[in-house]
Amino acid sequence: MDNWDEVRTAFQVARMGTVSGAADVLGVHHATVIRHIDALEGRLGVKLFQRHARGYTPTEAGQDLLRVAQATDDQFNQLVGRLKGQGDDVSGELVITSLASVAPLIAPVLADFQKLHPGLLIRYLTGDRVFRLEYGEAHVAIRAGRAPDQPDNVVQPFIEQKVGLYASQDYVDRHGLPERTEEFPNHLFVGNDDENSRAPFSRWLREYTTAESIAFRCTNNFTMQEAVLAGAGIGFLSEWEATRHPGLIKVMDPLPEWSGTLWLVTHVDLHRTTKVQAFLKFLKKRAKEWSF
Amino acid sequence: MDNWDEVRTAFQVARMGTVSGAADVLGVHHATVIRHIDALEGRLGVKLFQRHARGYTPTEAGQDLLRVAQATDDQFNQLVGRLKGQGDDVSGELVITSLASVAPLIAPVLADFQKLHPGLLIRYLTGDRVFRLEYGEAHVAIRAGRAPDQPDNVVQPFIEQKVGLYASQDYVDRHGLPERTEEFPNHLFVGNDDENSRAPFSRWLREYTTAESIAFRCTNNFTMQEAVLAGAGIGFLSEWEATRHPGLIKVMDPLPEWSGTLWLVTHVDLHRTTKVQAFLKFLKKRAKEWSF
DNA sequence: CATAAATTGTGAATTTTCGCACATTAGAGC
DNA sequence: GCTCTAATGTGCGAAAATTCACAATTTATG
Repeated sequence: MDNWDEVRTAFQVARMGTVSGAADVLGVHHATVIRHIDALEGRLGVKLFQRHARGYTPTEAGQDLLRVAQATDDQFNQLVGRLKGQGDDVSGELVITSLASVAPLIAPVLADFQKLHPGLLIRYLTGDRVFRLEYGEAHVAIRAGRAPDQPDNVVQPFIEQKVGLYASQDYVDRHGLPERTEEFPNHLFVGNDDENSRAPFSRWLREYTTAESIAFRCTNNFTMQEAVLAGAGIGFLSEWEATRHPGLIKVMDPLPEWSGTLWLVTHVDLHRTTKVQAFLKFLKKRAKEWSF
Repeated sequence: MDNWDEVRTAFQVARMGTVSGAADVLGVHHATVIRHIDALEGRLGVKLFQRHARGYTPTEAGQDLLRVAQATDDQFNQLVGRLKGQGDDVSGELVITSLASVAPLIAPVLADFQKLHPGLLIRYLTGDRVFRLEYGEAHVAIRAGRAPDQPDNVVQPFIEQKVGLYASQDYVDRHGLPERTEEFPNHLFVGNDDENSRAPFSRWLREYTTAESIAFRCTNNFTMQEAVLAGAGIGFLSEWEATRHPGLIKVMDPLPEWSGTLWLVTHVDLHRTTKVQAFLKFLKKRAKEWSF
């Protein structure tokens, strides 16, 4: 069946009983209808209609086609209804991706958003690889670093992620606190294992201390956090993360250059949908209530 | 949904994941595929695919369409299978129409043919109005009179319907038998109520006796038969009908001009089908075994 | 890192399809 | 029985869709 439009034409002819009637419904000339039917019958090798001066009467084959095409027509109409109305409600899947490190911040928001929309299935992807919006892998990405500038992406600033330098009580008991940056090489630091890390605080740290002093290196931000808590050294934690661990001691007053911006990124095609817009609005409202 | 071919194109794109792949499957140029997708999305106002350098990834809307179109594709393929294989087996409906008067002759044949093809549904239409082949009302018609010459009809001679003049024993007891046609006006006849009846024996009767002597007139051939059996008068019965009623007395030797030919008529479009051919072959074989 | 392969995207030429006009034919109504 | 209407059917010019050719871009690979 190589031409679905011809089936649609035959369907209307079977419904109407006349070529002219079908042509009116389809909005084409009756000659077109005749040609479609002739072509379809020729290709199938089966007579679909008996032609007579009062119109076209479907044969058994034509009646069979009528039934099938009727079902198809219904299906397509329902599909159009779903597709057109789709933008108007928040349901189906909502796929969010972010760095794993912001999960404690985002997860509660997602949970609350899901409670607001019972029909919604939340998929929160955090992984080593970057999930790509242009492949449709996620509706919304929360990205760090400088503003991404991919042409198909809609980027907007989310929050300033303020970062502070912390140490555990245990570490302070053993090594004390550095009072000036000049003392940094005599301390132990927890840092990123990636020499080329683009995180601003990582670069800052590489600048102000020796490589040897960064004695505990992780590929994973969660691990870094745990290392600091365990007293492995001085390390950077986001302010909001630090507030969850009262035992931590602030090593220095935060510097503005440590902080990086988190960005909300969506794909152009999905950005306008009600679902994505509803989530972005909800997320930003919640972010305003954050005090760090 | 005004263009089913575009749905089909979108379906293949969703299946293949690339425009090029879909174009190969569809046997068209990839530019055509792109334009179909663009047109469909434009008309629906919904993005069906996310475009990127590695191909097209269906959005949720695209996935929805994929499911629906997959079902449609399956349905259409099954339909094609049914339509193409339809000519090769005897199943579905077989609609026969004839004069009611030949029902005793035809019905047993139909019954046996049905026993031969368990999947077959026989519809035997006998009614006052003529069922018309060109409207697809019947596959095969058994017609009397001179050969019909409608252009779309395939006509072949079936049997000579020999007709004799009979009376019941009761009638003969009361009125005797006419020995020559000159005595006809003194007898009572059962005839057709239609003055213009084209049946040859009706015309013959009108010629050889007076209108008054045709005292019992019917519109229905069955009724005529019953009237003769009841002794209402002398009347025409087909030879095969008379053999079923041994009590009847033959008034005259049958004349050749009384008999008329029965014709088998089919519509051109249906004549070539296996089902019709099988029935015609079966019917003619059975007719050869008839001895009247 | 450079090259090759695969894919999307777009303007011009070509093929196909469609619409129009008219002929034809079979019913409907008086 | 005759006309009138409403269908189907067909040749031809116009319009639309398709193909072609080539550009642009991204990913895979040695």
